[in-house]
Amino acid sequence: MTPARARLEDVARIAGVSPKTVSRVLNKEPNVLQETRDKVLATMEALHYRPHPSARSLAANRSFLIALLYDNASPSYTMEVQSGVLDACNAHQYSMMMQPFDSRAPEFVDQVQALVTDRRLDGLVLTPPIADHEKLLARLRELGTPFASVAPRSQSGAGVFLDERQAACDMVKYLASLGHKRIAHVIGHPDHGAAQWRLQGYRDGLAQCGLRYAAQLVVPGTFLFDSGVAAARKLLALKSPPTAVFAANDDMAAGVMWAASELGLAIPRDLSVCGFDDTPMSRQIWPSLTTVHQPCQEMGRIAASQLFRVVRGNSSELVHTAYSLCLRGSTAALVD
Amino acid sequence: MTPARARLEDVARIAGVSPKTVSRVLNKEPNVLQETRDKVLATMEALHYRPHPSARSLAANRSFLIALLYDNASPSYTMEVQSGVLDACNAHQYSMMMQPFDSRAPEFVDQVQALVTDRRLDGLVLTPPIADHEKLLARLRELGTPFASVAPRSQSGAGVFLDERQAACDMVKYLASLGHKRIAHVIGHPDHGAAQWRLQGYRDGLAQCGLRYAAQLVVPGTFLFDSGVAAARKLLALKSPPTAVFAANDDMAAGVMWAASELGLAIPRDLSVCGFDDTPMSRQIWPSLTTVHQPCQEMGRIAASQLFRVVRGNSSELVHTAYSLCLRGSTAALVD
DNA sequence: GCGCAAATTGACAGCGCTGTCACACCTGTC
DNA sequence: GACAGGTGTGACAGCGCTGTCAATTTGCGC
Repeated sequence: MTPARARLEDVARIAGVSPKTVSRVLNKEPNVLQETRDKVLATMEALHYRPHPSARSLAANRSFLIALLYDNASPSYTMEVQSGVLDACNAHQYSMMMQPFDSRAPEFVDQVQALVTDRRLDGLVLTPPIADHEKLLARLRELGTPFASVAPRSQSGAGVFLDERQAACDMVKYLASLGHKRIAHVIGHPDHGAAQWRLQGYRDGLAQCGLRYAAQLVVPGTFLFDSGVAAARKLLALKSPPTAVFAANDDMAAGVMWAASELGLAIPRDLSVCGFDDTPMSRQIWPSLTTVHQPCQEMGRIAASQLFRVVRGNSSELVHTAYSLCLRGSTAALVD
Repeated sequence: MTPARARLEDVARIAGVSPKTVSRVLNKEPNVLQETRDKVLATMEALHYRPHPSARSLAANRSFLIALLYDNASPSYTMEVQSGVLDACNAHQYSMMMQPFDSRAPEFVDQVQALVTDRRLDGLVLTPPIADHEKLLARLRELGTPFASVAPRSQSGAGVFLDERQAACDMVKYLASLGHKRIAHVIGHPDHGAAQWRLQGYRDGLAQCGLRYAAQLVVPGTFLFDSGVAAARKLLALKSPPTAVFAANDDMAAGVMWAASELGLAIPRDLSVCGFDDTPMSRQIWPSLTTVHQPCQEMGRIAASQLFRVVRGNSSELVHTAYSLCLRGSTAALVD
């Protein structure tokens, strides 16, 4: 039924070389005659040879396994990043584990360390807000565990970065170009670097358009829908309510729209709203949401690729990627 | 820096027993004196012993690895199921891989087989629509690969099941109880068993309320948002448009709402809309969506547990779980 | 043509665990 | 008291691969 799987030794015997040479070919090591290499490759192909992952790990003392760590409420974000990491893993003959964590739990750092040592992980891909967990980063450096970060606050290390500050600034400038002067901002969760960048970008945008920063137009949030609802209720109850709200992510923007609808306001006629992230939901609400698109899947792919460079001891870097504004129905020119 | 990890042999030496006995304790095998077992367990604890996964796999000829296969456009669904599977894996000392597939690709079955044999997987958790891919199921049975299914169409095998037909029926009865007589249905993707069940349940509900099935009120969809928009445009252009629309999932329901809003209809005043799945988005649109909740995470956990039973050769079953209706703002009593 | 370095290949010994089998010991039976 | 049948334990040989190191071949300068 199931044909016995070919082993490395079988390939060696049939190709007429030693097992070690087959191993060299398998691992793309140098110093193998091209002729020998081709012969071995052909034999592998003929036998449908596939190395045994466990045997490889045991002998080589590395697991060929990385983990993607997340503590993120947004399934679409996590899935997209995951999908990119998976792509990179498949391309590099690595496997990936997923592992959710509560990064505010006191045992968090120890839990990650246990995961790394128990599973003999070769490295980690960190996503926000884990990518900014200083205690974890310190521990990983101490243990010498390779890692790469997605959108870390610190502009160093291996990973991938997107200029969210500039994106937020662009968004505010767009709102200003529509004639809005009272532009509010709903801040994200303080543990996320993204919340800071987007707030900074908001301030940059105001400044560049000659608008004054007004403290009462800036309210805290948590990146969650409900916090957007709460923020909107506060903002819309002001004596001079904003004519546009820039929420630090889409979920909160949806919350703002929800609260506005509840109050009978029409969007975008009575209030322009925009978000950040371009989640699938942003196109599924009415009107569809103006937001900032990040190439999450590509970011996952890049972060994993950088991680593999670190693992192999090659030079790695923080790669920059590009955002784009998605101008949709939830924003419109100010009329009055 | 990194302390050398204790090996099984170290535990054996310190506990004063043979390595094989430690192995027996580790694998919870019978025929070990309780006293010996306790001593070994204590030593393991003291040394922080953790078995080396690769060594175990290699020697035992099993990988302690399962994969979760998906081809599902809904990130929140997949993430929830994944989270449950992960829970079960952690409880049973297994690891999990994720792997997305295009189940309509001609190479699909071979790709899965390659994954199983290359990675030496111990089993698979299948999600819709992969759980209903007959060719794949046949191949897996032929290869003797254990698997468990989430919401399979066929009411047999190992896995987890939820009575979606009854849920859909309940939803229609609820709409009827609000006074609606022209209740439309947007069907899901024909490859998904769920689409059939929900349609059947819709028909059951109509029948039980003494309402006639009207072919023009039942339009095809794909489970995607855009198909909901298209379906709604068709339905709302009818001479006698429906007063309520039951879409086979939330994304399409959002599409219906979107199209209705575009036409200037107010929901729920002019049109009641409901969906199925209780995605996060269903609470983030205005008005929030009446829908059916499935305990996806628990379903993932159950499916994985059943898979482990199959792997161990224990009896397995198709476990039933319960749904619940979430009555929210998108449905209301008919007024006229 | 010789010496030395680099290129190419192979022999061998594990990596850390488990399957198989053998052995010692115990219990109860007639 | 000899024997079958069970229980608890250990010796040993790998699982399929790679690291180390040694052996052999090749290339090149003078």
